Amino acid sequence: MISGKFAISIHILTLLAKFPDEYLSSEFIASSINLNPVLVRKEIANLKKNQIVMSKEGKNGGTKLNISPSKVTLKQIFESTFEEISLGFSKNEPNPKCPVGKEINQNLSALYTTLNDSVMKQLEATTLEEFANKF
Amino acid sequence: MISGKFAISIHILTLLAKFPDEYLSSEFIASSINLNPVLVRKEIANLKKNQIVMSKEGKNGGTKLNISPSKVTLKQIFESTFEEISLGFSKNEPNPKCPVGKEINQNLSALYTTLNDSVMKQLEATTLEEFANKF
DNA sequence: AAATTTGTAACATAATTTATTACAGTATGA
DNA sequence: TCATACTGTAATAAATTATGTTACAAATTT
Repeated sequence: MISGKFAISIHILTLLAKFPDEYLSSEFIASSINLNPVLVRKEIANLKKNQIVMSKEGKNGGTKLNISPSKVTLKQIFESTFEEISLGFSKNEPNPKCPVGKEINQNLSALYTTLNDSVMKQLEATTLEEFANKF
Repeated sequence: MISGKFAISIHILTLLAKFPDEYLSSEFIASSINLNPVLVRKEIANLKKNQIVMSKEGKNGGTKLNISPSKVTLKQIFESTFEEISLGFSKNEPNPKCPVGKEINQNLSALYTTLNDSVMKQLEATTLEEFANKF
């Protein structure tokens, strides 16, 4: 199972890119995603940490982009979710007395780093603007 | 969260590659992974569907490789787990009345297919033999 | 001052992953 | 042939993670 955080974040940002000069409320966004507004606000909190969006509290408040959609890459969006490309690890500590168990996680990590790097390169090659233009 | 199936499968296969001519029991394998033997047998069942391993029931039974480690790629191993590279989707159906909601999943799928292809190419470039030689 | 919105915590529910138990079936070999 | 030691698989339980809900303080607008 993989969480929907990236999908949610990119959905939010696509909406913001489509309404560049408006503060969109978490409720409006939530109704497009079909998601609880609190979860929208939580993802927005992550995007704010990366200065991708800004929000305004109070009446008529909401969220808007803090940077041009042509300057945000999918990589930055992915990174804001704190997720990682990985094919997973076994849950328990493998047996350190076994030559394979002892090193399996380290060898898997090395592999995953390679995969991650290449996926990040691809995500970096697409901007939010380009993504939003598909709609 | 991503399941540990790939990690488990590759751990199993690395052990089998290290003991090329022996039938290893699920209990022996499980003690290296630190995992319940039933789960090991379940993953082995998947590997068998892809003819990567074979097993023998009964006393002194167990599992061994059914193909040279130089002929198995990490891609085949990954595929045996029925998992997929994806950055996820939001759980609920997005709003079909919203221009963004209507197409988001289709646009995400297209992106994920691209990523998947490139990851698969990388996994295809490494054999089990090469992976096992790191230990 | 009333209304509306964000921010966040605390808690509840749902879904998925991992673990356990149980046991029938199969092969080995003493 | 019979005890032993495996696999295969189903059924169920426990643990973990993801998603959803409620509640409310704080901020801002009108």
